[in-house]
Amino acid sequence: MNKTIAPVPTIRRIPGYLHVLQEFKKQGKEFISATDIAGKLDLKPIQVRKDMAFTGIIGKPRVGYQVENLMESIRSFLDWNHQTPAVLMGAGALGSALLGYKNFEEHGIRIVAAFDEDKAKIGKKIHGREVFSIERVKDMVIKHEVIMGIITVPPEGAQRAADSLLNAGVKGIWNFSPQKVEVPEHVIVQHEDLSSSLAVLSVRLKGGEAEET
Amino acid sequence: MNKTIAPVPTIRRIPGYLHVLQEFKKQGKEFISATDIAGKLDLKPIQVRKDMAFTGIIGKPRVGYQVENLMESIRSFLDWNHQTPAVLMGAGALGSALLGYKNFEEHGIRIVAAFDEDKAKIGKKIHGREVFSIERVKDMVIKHEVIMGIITVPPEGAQRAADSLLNAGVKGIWNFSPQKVEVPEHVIVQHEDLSSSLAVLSVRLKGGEAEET
DNA sequence: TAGATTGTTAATCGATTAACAATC
DNA sequence: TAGATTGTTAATCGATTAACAATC
Repeated sequence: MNKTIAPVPTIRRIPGYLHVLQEFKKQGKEFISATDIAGKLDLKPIQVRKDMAFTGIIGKPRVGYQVENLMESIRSFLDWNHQTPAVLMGAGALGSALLGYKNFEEHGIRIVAAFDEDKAKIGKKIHGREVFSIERVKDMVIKHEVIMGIITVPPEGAQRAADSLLNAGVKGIWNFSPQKVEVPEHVIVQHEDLSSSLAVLSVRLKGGEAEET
Repeated sequence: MNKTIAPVPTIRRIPGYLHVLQEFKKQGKEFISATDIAGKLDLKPIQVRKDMAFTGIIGKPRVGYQVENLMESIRSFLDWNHQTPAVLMGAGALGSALLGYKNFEEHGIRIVAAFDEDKAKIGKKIHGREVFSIERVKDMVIKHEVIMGIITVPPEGAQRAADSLLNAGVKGIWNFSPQKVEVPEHVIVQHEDLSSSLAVLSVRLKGGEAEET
């Protein structure tokens, strides 16, 4: 039963489970227990079982979960069983890095095009994807039925990039710029916040030690 | 009083406060209330006040916090009031992007050198930092009293990069590769996990809507 | 002084963990 | 069958939120 919406911490752990499952699958394992998974990821088995329940998977007592089956449940839970078309705003260093990131296809997205304000970049191809002028955003978004936009422009341009995406009708934005962006209520923004994460590392380093995450 | 260690969610919110304070400072504001900050970041004032308490700041009832003073408290809490020397492993697209990220100095780190296995890259300069051969890691870490290593190599090389850093005596690792790395107990690893964050976005998009973070 | 905002103590909420019956 | 592992219900833990006295 996955009537209830999964807690965010659960959602954040789930890609890790998928990764572990891929390894087990390579090893030819057919079944896997929550204990096996927990061991690999330094978690408690009970937490893994609880998380799994949210994906809708049903395990076999004494045996565990069927690997293929569980991967399928997870992919469907994350909506990663098909590739959501995405566009990328800002073909700078970070943007190029993301364009070159092979594994996005396994993570349910496909970047179909990149856009940049810099005329010098327009028309070039980066890892097989063409860089277009900003004016083309709307037309490309419509043509490829793009749902998601990724922002990798410098902070000053973040809101402008977001506005282009919104105007084109994108439903979700993955924002890698340190600048927060304003969007209408129905649009979902995920802010990739490096400074939060660096803060945790800094405090743990300062404190001699501290906790995970 | 900040006897107790701050919860991780608190630590993660704190850089956002610093960012808002910088804006207020630019506007010449001398005092700021928890309500002002909360408004900017879509948080509850009570949460801001609770978080602030962990930084050790003392506010004035009816007036709020002194902006300069609060920034100082936050920087000291995060250990961002001086620049921790860091090295970067992997001068690829992502590594170059980080080398070009101007704001690290405000985030308490200074990347002093980059390293790469690719001979073609060695000796080049990226955003003013030289790329060295991997053999030089230990010697440079010692010379610059480096505490932190940043991993931006492809997943296959992540453990190798970590091992070089560990061998050189680094205390903390900021790992941008999707591959987890094994380290001795006393070393702190912060895993920058794009897939977790993409998972949250995917689920929220799928579900029509969902919650923050 | 009156009123706004802090800091603290208590209440609530939600996630994690534990206990255990069901089951292959 | 006996034993291991699931799924569920209950207990615990920790973070968020509320209430309110202190105070400038």
